[in-house]
This record gives sequence, C-alpha cells and structure tokens, in this order.
Amino acid sequence: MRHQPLRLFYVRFLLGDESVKRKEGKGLKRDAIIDAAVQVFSSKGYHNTRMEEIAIAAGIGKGTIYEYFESKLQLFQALMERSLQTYYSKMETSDLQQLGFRERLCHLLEANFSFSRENKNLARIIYWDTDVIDEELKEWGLAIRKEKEEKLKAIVGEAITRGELREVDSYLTTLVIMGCLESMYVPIIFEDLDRPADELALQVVDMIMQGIGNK
Amino acid sequence: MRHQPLRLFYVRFLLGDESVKRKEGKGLKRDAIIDAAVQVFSSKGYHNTRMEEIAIAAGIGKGTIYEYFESKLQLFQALMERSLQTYYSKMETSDLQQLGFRERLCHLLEANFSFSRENKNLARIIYWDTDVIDEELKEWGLAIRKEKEEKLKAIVGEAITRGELREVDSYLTTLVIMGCLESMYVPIIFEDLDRPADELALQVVDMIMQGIGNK
Amino acid sequence: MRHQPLRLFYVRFLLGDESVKRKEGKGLKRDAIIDAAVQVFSSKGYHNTRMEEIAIAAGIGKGTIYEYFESKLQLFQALMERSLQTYYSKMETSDLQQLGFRERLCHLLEANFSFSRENKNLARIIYWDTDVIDEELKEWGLAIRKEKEEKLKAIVGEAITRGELREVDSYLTTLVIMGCLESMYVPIIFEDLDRPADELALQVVDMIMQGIGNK
Amino acid sequence: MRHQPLRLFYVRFLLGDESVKRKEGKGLKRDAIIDAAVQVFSSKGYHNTRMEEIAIAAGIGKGTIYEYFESKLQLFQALMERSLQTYYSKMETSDLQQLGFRERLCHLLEANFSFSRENKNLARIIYWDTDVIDEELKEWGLAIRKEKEEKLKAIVGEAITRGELREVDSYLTTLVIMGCLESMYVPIIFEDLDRPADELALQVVDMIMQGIGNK
DNA sequence: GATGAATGAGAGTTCATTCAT
DNA sequence: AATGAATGAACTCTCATTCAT
Repeated sequence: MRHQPLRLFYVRFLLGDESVKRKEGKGLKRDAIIDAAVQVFSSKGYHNTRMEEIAIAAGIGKGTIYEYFESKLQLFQALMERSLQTYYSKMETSDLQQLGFRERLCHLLEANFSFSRENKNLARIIYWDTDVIDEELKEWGLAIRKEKEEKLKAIVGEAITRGELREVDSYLTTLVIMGCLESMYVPIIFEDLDRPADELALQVVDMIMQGIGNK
Repeated sequence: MRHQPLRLFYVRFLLGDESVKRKEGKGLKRDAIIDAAVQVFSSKGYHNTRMEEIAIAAGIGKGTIYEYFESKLQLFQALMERSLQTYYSKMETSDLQQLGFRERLCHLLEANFSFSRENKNLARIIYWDTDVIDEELKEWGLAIRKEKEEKLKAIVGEAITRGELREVDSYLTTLVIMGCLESMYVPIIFEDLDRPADELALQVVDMIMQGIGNK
Repeated sequence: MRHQPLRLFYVRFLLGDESVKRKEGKGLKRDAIIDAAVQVFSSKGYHNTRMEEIAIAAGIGKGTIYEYFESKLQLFQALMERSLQTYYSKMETSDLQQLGFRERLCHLLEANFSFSRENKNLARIIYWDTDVIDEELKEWGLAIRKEKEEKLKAIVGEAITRGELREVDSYLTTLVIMGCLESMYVPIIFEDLDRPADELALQVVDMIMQGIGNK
Repeated sequence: MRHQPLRLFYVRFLLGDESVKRKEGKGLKRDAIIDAAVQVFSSKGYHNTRMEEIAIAAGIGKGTIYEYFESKLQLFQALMERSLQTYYSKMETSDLQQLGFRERLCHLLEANFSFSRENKNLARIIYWDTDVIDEELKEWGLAIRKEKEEKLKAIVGEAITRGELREVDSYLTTLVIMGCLESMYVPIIFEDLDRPADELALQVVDMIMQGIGNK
C-alpha cells in the first residue's frame, strides 16, 4: 500500500491539473511529517519517541501519519532515505572528478562539516541513531557505510596510482579519513563548534596530507 | 542517581566488615548480571532487550535483578560505568608519562584496537549504544567523551611545546586522533578485521605523523 | 432508530411528488450501496468489513455512504430489512391458503432452498451473521424468528385441526420443520449442494410426513 | 510459546511434588480465564468483547490473560476447543454401540438438549458465534460440523442396512436430524424452554421416526 | 535472598465518522 | 451531492516492575 502514483501525478502536474494541488499538498504533508519526525527522533531517539509526539510536532492528528506511512519503522526508514539523499546530494557536486585528491578531500570535508552544521538534527540521526532499532535496519546502515567506504577507497587508490599520495595502505587511509569526518560531528552538533567549514576543512586536510609530526 | 557506593565498600572490605562478605557475594552476582547484560544489550540494543532475557542469560530469576539494580536504566548505567573502568584501566597503563608522543599515541591506538577486539560486546555498547536512551545518560556520555578529549588535548599540547609536533591546532589534532581511534571500531567489531593490533597501530601512527601526501 | 419512511415514500411516489424523483435517484444509489454491502458483509462478516471496502465495491466514495445511511450499523440494519423483505416476498406467494398442508410445506421448503441457492450472500447473512453485532439487533433478529415461528405454528395447528396431521405437539413440530429448513443452508451455501430444489423439498417433506422409521 | 510441560507435570503430580500445586493453580487459572471468556464472549460476541472485560470477569489483571494465551484469537480458539470437548464428552457416552437406532437417536437428542440447558453460554457460542471471526476459524468450524455430519451419516446408513429405517436418503436424513438438534437451541437458550430433556427427546424422536402425517 | 506470576501503564495501530472542498 | 483527507477514540498487546511465597 505504498504511495506510488508518481507517473500519473507528474503528467497531471505538467498539464496543470487542479487535482495536482491536492496531490502536491500530499507530498508536502509527507515531507512535513518527515520534518517533524526528524525533530523528534533526533532529540529523543527512536524508541523514546511516541507517534503522537510526531503528530503534534507536525500539527496534525495521530492517525494522519498512518495515511502516509505504514508504521513507525517505515516512517523512520523513509526519514533515513530522504536524509541520505540530502546528504549525498550535498556531497556529490558536479565536476569533482577533474580535481586533484587534495581538492576533492577538501571539498568532502567541507561539505560534511557544513551539512552537519546546517542539518544538525539530520546529522544526529545519521551518525548517532544507527542504534539497533531493527536488525534489518542495522544491516542497511552498515551496508551504506560500506558503500561510502568503497567509494572513498577507490579515490584513495587512484590518487596513490597518480602519485598524489605516497605508498600508504589505501584501506587504512580510507578509515582514517572517515574517522576524521566522523570525529567532527560531535563538536559540531553538540558543542556548536563555529569555525568556518572551509577553514576547518583546510586545516584538517593539511594535517592529513602533511602529517602532524615535526618535519 | 548514580551508583557510587564503591569507595565506602572498599573501606569496609579492607576493614573486614561483616556486611561486606554478603556484599561480596552480592558483588559476584552483581557482576554476573552485568556480564549477562553486556551480552544481551550489545547484540539487541537497549530498547529491544527485555529484563527477562538478561535474567535468563545470567541464569537467575527475573526478580533477582531488582535485588541488585533499581531499574533497567540503572543496570545499564552500572554496565556503562564498569565498562568504562575496564576500558580506561586498559588504556592508562603504568609509566606512559615517560614516553614520547609517538610512543604514547602508538600505545593508545594499540590498546584501543586490542580492547575492541577482545571486548567486542563492550566496545559495541561504548561506541554505538550511546543512543538517546535517556537524556541524563546522553549528557553523561558526552561528558565522558569530553573528558577523554581534554586528556588527549593536554598530551598533544605538551608534545607541541616539547617540539615533537609541528605547530598544529591542538584541538583539531585531538579530534583527528579520536576520529582515527573511532574509525576502527566498525571494521574490528562488525567485519572482523584481523590484522595484529600493534601493526595496525604503527601504520596509523605513521600516517598521522608523516601524513599521507607524497613528499 | 429503525428506517421506516417506507410507507410515506410509497404514498409520495404514487402522487408523483417531485421530492420522490430525487429520492428515486437516491433510492437507486441506496440500493447499490446495500448490494455492495451484502457482498462484502457476507464474505467477511460485519466486524471484518471496513466502510471503505463497501464504498469501493459500490464504486463510490467513502463519505457518500453517509449521505444514505447514518452509520455502519444502520446500513447493516437496512440491509437486513431489505433482505428479509426479499426473503418473505419469495416465501409468501399468492394463493397458498387454498393448498393442503403437504403442498404448503413443500412450497415452503422449495422456496427456501431456491432462495438460499440464488442468494447465497443474503442467506449467509440472514442465517449466519445474526451474530451479536449489537444488543438491539440481536433482539430484533430473535423477534423476526419468533414471528416466523408463530406463523408456521398456526399453519401446523390448523393442519392438525383439519386432520391432515396426527395429534402431535404443534410447537415441537414447528421447531422440527424450522430445523429442517435451516439445516439445509450450510450444505447449499458452503458445499454447493446441487440437487434440484423441488426434488429436495419433496424428499424432505416425505421424511417429515411419513417419518423415517421402517413401517 | 505454548504451555506444554504436561508430561513432566504429570510425573511430578504422581510423585506429589509441591511444585505441582503451583502448576495446578496455573491450570485452574487458565480454566478460570476461559470460564470468564465464555461468559463475556457469549453475551457480547467476539468483536464487542474487550480483553479487559474478560480480565475483570475473571477477577485478574489485563496482562495476566497474556500469560496463558497468546492473543485474543487464541483464547477464543482454546475456548472453542474446550467447549467442544465438553460437548463431545457429553454426547459420546459409553455403550451406545449396542443400542438400536431409535435409542441412540433419543440419547443424542436428550444429551444435546440437556447440554444446551446446562451450558447456555457455551451452546450460544458453539451455535451462534461461528461468525466470521477469522477465515481459518471459519474453516475449522465448518470442518467440525462436517465431521459431526459424517459420524451421524454412518450411523444412519448402518441403521438402514439393519432395516431399522426405511430406504431413505442417508445424507438428507442426517441433515434433517442435525436440523432438529439445532432448531432446539434457540428456544432452550433464549426462551428458557423448560420441558424435561428426556420427554422432549422422546417426542421429537417419535416425530422423526413415525412422521407427522396422519396415518 | 530468590523467584516468577501478576500487574497495568503505555504504545502502536485501526477505522468509523466528519467536514472542507 | 460527492468526496476522501483528517481525525482520535478505542483496542490489542508488551514488558518493566512489584510482591507474596
């Protein structure tokens, strides 16, 4: 019982069909519910959040949520999917392929930092609430992580081949970079670290590339 | 509402207080319960774990847990405290003070890696289940993290002063190092990364100190 | 709170009242809704049927049902009334009064069997779904049954007086006959018993009249 | 998670084990819950009965029911099973095999009548609440009925062979007899028909065997 | 001290009904 | 008149906690 009248909707939308406004409203309401869910889930955690709280936060009735999502778990999954879309669309901008490793890394870090800052609640969920909500969801979370890791590892490997990096272990390097990304969430989210994202990125890239050792 | 009768207990124990013997027996069973709790909580998460499951895992009756812990939350808190004690006792061995930064860092990484490997369940809880179980617990988790961070930052600052490191931002450096520590948990815990801890540590320290850039 | 504007409606209809035409249109849709309700209620039972299913079966919107019926219960009541009207109109044909007991009984049985066969859904509701949907409805169902019983008992009494039957207890006889009627529903409705209704009726009447004992 | 420590229980019971009393109490409580369920279900119907009402009727807490039954539906199934056991144990007394058809039929009718009278609530459920509670349950109900029918048909067939009955259709005869049984429930249950069961049985058997026709 | 049967507050979910469009 | 999105009362079931044994 998923909502997938997408194609028909699109046609009507192009034709300017009146009925679309209603459908459009439905899409908007769906989003509004996810927005509310992000707020509540991120501050209280999945299990401590009652469906009614989300409804209240969204300014709607409890039952209305079930018009758009089949269950609490599905709402959370939808939230995660939309969040990751937002996250990835922020990461993968256009013509990164052309850039050198240092620039790509710098962009990656900066995008991560600013995403975290602008979407604190989302980020909190993406990085903290990977709790064991559901076995399937856990697997999914790990798979997402693995995918991210593989992409990064390919980039690292390529950079080594190109001679941009010295002969390091590409896997460990990947882990170190991911660690640097992740280590910043806590201060950004919980401690309101307010240094400019680009400056932060530059400094961290510098440390990663040159190392912190004296000479 | 933290459990801190530890010191008083210790005094009585040294004095041979009668009540301690009972407490000692109690202590053993208490520990057994926490052991069981570690198993179950770490594999199913806090909210998906039922008190009865812990009781069964501990081979005792459900009601007995309440003889030793006031509530599920308090049991989890006690577990976290004991886990962190174990963790820290592993980290802060003897005469690290004398060593140079590189050696201390290396030791820290190695200790972390081997701890994670030897105490997968514990590590899983410490790094993953800091979920929003309870507002108070969340604050406490963050405070612990902050404390860790401060200690590390002091060490970094000192190393810079001593000229062991170049003039980097000690705070960012701390975050990067913590990121490197944390980034290894997932592969170790979930993917059974099996490289020797000391070798891993050496490689990562090398990357951190020299950087990964070519020249 | 029974629906009984039936007579008034009939008068207006004969007089050509304008309001009737609207009502007539309404009457058609009303009937269509009841038709749909018969389908759904009879296959899923009262409580397992959702108003929306009836609406879908009727090819109309959910809210429209409420233009014609005040509530789910009232829809069911209306359905029962119409069903019983249909049932009785099938039973009480023309000049049965003239016939002898055997013929009347035979007609009754045959009419019942063919009604059941031709209106399986209706029959299922009439004989099976008199479940405890509502206290008032239960009383009503019992009253209907009692009425049926009284009619039959009068016929039986008369037949005894006329000497068509031997001196049996007219009440018990009535119950036995009703039992024979009812006992056929299950095989007809659920097992598609396909013997011709008239043949079935003859055989059963024969058993009732002559008994099954040898000699 | 069914309760089936029956064998172990039995051994302990024979040995007079103390722990049995508790288990025995459990069995008693299980029965008490079913008793309460019979009361409530039979007067309000399955769907109008709330679990809490059953709990209150049983003088226990709502959650306690779930210690003994997995769900509302399972409670109802258990109730039906126990009811049918009670019913059948009443029907199938000892040495009916020896008796002639007339005597067996008489016994069957009498047993049915007195069962209905003594277990009005049970009977109400067995004969009236075969509502579409659940598809599976409906099938089961029909299967039970079919089984009953087959047994009776065999007896009828045998009686015909022995020449106790004239050459009637054994299937129809079976249906007629079942109809006679069933037709008595309503007056007995809802109208407190108070004639002695044995007398009723004799009269009905007489009608069935000799017929009601004059001569 | 140990137990586990009993409990009931609380949560997710359903669906008859309403009402703005 | 017709609709179906929105609603919230009502219901089942769970599980931390209690307490009599």
